[in-house]
Amino acid sequence: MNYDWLFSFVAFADRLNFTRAAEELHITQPALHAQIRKLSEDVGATLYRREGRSLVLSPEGRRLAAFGREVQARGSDVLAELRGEDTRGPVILASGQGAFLYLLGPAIKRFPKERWPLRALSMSGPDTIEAVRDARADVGVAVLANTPSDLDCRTMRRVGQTVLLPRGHRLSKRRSLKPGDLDTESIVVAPEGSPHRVMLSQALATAGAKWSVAVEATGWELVIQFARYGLGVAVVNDFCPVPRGLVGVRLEGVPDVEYHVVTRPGAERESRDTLVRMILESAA
Amino acid sequence: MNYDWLFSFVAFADRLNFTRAAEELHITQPALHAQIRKLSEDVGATLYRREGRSLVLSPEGRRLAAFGREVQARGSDVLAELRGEDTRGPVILASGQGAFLYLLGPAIKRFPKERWPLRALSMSGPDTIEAVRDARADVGVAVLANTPSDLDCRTMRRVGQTVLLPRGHRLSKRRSLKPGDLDTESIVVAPEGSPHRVMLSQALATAGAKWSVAVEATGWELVIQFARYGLGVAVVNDFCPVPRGLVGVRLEGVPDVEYHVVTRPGAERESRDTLVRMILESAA
DNA sequence: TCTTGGCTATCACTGGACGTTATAGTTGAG
DNA sequence: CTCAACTATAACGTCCAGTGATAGCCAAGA
Repeated sequence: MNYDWLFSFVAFADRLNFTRAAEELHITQPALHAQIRKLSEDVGATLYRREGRSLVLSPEGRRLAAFGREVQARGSDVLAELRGEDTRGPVILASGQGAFLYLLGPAIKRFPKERWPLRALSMSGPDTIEAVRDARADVGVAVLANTPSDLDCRTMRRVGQTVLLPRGHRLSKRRSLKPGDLDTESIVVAPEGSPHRVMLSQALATAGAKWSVAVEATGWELVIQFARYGLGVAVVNDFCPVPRGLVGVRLEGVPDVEYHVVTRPGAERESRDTLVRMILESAA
Repeated sequence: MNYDWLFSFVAFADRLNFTRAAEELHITQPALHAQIRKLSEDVGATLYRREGRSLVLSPEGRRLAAFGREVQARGSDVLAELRGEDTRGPVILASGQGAFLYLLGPAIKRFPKERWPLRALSMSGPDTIEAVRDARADVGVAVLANTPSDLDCRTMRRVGQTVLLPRGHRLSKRRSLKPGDLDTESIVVAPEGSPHRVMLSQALATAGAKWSVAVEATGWELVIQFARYGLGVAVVNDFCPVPRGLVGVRLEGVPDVEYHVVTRPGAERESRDTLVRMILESAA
């Protein structure tokens, strides 16, 4: 296997666009195309296919790109070591916005970034898993419904749900709430299809509660902001700080969600493992 | 970094001889020499130096060669996977003769060799550690005096010492012996400088026992054979089966030796980890 | 001491692999 | 149907990796 071609393929896999990837590599598009065709012949597998006007990687292509990224990461570590530099290759941490804002702060602060530059990628939960699987990220933090068997998952923290209410709201004096208590409420929710929205609407339906969508918002911060504006009540993870002017009441009777730290087996590196350790410690 | 040059360097590092390595690679010696010079300039480190008429790797060279071997191993695994072959790259197990003969048999039998071809390297204890460190072996089994901090070591099994005596020997009816009991004996021993010899002569000296060398022999099998010939008594690890015609009596008052399984951190692979697991299970 | 064998290191030269430019093919939007 | 954006293929040129020849180095043995 020709590793120049492999690394070119990684650049292609990152963008799925020959023209752009070729620019990135400072070669022309036909040159890149030839490399990838030869790589494909070499490994004896088709690496991508057309889908309409865009290109998508085949499973083999994804696997190969992941391998290439891994080699690059290790290679830059080794190179830095050999050259006596004290900063190694970067560690890439992927996670949702919520975890970055409220869960990962302490670990990120403690992490020795002068030794291992930290690169943070904010994305959705499912994308986080994919990013780790494809070696686009070294560490992922996400809520897992079903734990993928090909990745290492360690539970980081369980979080419950909190209902954010205006100060004078009829429910604001309660010690805790059940889904049924939100009957007739207008609620600020995450977009249709997101895990949090699914969980919430299911719990409310089970309890027989009638409710309406106040606003759809993406990201905890926005949800909280809209609740502050008084557009409706909000149901958020209990790690979110309750903002001034609102009251937080625990919501019982909904399943706790579990944040997990996800890594690729076989991609052990000192930098990565240190980050994982710090994340788990900070959650304890 | 140019990975063609890196792999050429691995071939060179395996033999420390440009001419032979070049033959192996099917290129000429000047071509190989040029590759390695350029690689050295690229990484900014001298990779080897002359020592008399032979060449030795620098620490940087060793590190780089280890990295190259690791990439090759992972690469062949990935390639086999992509091509849908069901046998992956080989796993390399390094160990002393004794462990191979008496300790590793069950694990080696159980190991799925059709899936991961097993390559066994027989060498001395210290060489075993070096082989693992340089990624010339994936797994090493050896007696460790001081555990190296840069490798993962897991204790596999403690073994005591047994004295092998002819059937009619004055000590052959005893339940156990102490080093002092071997006073005046003629003993079949391992060569001067070997760990076992050092341990034994130290124990005997501490006990004030006078003894003489019957024969020096390399390897447990030979030691036992000479004891069967009646050339002297032998002190062997208690995992050695007592041969017909001899009696085995436990030797107390000498330190147990500990066999360890040694691996390289960061070189995790399914094949390797399976082998390690089987070795540890078979020792339990 | 000198010779010899085995190897490394360096040079000038050459062929082919890889990159370039040019262009045809493909796809979907307007 | 045309256009824009991109992929795929072809012909051509260039630079670099490999070759053969040879000088340099070292140690063993005559």
